[in-house]
Amino acid sequence: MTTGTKRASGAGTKGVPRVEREQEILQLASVAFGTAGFAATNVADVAREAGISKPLVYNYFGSKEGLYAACLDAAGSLLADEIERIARGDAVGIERGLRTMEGMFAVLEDRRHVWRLLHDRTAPTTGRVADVVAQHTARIDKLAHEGVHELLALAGVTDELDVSAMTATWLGIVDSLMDWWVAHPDQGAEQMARRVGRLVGALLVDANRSES
Amino acid sequence: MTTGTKRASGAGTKGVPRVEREQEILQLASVAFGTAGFAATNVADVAREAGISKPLVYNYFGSKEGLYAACLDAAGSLLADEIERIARGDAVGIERGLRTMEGMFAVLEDRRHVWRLLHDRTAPTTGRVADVVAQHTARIDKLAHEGVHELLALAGVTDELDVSAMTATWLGIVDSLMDWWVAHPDQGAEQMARRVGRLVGALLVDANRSES
DNA sequence: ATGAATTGACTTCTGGGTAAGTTACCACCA
DNA sequence: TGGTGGTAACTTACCCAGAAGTCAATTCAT
Repeated sequence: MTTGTKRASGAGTKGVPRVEREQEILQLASVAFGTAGFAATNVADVAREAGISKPLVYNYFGSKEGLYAACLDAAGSLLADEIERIARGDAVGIERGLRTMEGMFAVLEDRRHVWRLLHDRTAPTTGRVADVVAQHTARIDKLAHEGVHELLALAGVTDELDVSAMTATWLGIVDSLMDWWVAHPDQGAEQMARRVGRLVGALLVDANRSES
Repeated sequence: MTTGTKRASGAGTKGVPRVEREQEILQLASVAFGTAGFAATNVADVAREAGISKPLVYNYFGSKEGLYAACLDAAGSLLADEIERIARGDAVGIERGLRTMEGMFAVLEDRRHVWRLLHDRTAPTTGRVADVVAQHTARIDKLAHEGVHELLALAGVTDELDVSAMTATWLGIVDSLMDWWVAHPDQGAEQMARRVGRLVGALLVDANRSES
């Protein structure tokens, strides 16, 4: 590489390399998309927040969908990788669920909004965005389905519709806990993990009580 | 009231009384809002589906928000009334949860989409719509909170944040089951109630297994 | 005929996307 | 060292589609 003054060609407002700037835009866009949703997010606003002009965003990402797809790609890999990592462990049933939640809390500690990206109802359902969403949710749903299947099988439930409904419910639980977490920024990841453990424990106490 | 030929003044395309026509619009609008969301729903489309013109919709409901508020009012009352009715029963803990789900399934059997109306992130967060949403979710959340508080208290958990998180989770569970139900139109209300019962049972079996 | 009900045709505004110009950096040459 | 053209980065100013909302004109029951 050229010595001293890096090879920054062109006329950046600063000598900030493009990749770094793209990274910053993605960060800001993820927050915007994750909180307001795809439809309600304004590209011009994101650009202004990033301190650049709208056309530059288009120059980098091609379109609003392209920007969203880029955010999704980062978020999806992050999440799916972590869930896969945990799935490789030996926990089963409820234990596996708790471990997974723990992992999610740890990974998303300071990126809580990204969970929403994968479940945005206002995102386009066709085209590149849909493909990227499908790709990542497929990975995640597969693992969720696998875990739930295992859990239910241990209890003798094997009906595929039951597994399907339970998987949806599990994902909904994760969803709502993430929402709650977003609404309670002062709560840390370990705090959340302990809280969830406590709540599951309470459920079981109650269940056994009402069984007697 | 006027005798014989009802008091239908003006020039309806048919002799359909206004109230009835309003009802039909609300029905269609609820489906549209509930499936596509507030932002993605187009007033002109709703009007076309109802076989009338857009200005007439505005004449009836004043604005898109007015139309949405009217849908919400019907949906909110329906749901909150039913949940309150069940809360007046003597079921507690998990049992109360199951009873509530049963009631929801029964009430929403052929209006499954309305549950989404109350949880639409694309709806305006200020003005009349926000007020109506707040009013109904306040009723529902209060009952959910009450039920969860009771359930957790039986297990010795009294931390307010725990109750808050668990309430959010409970509402998320209902949410995801409703979504699953929407995606499986062939499943009846009783079928769903039995399914949920089965799944809760399976969870308990697994929990006791892993405890030993 | 009269007036309420209803509509076709309009205005307005928001927001995605683009064309054309401007700036800053670099390579090359005298 | 300083001018000169080339090029990539960046911005200003614009276009345009779609959807909310409005109004004068029209239809219809009485």
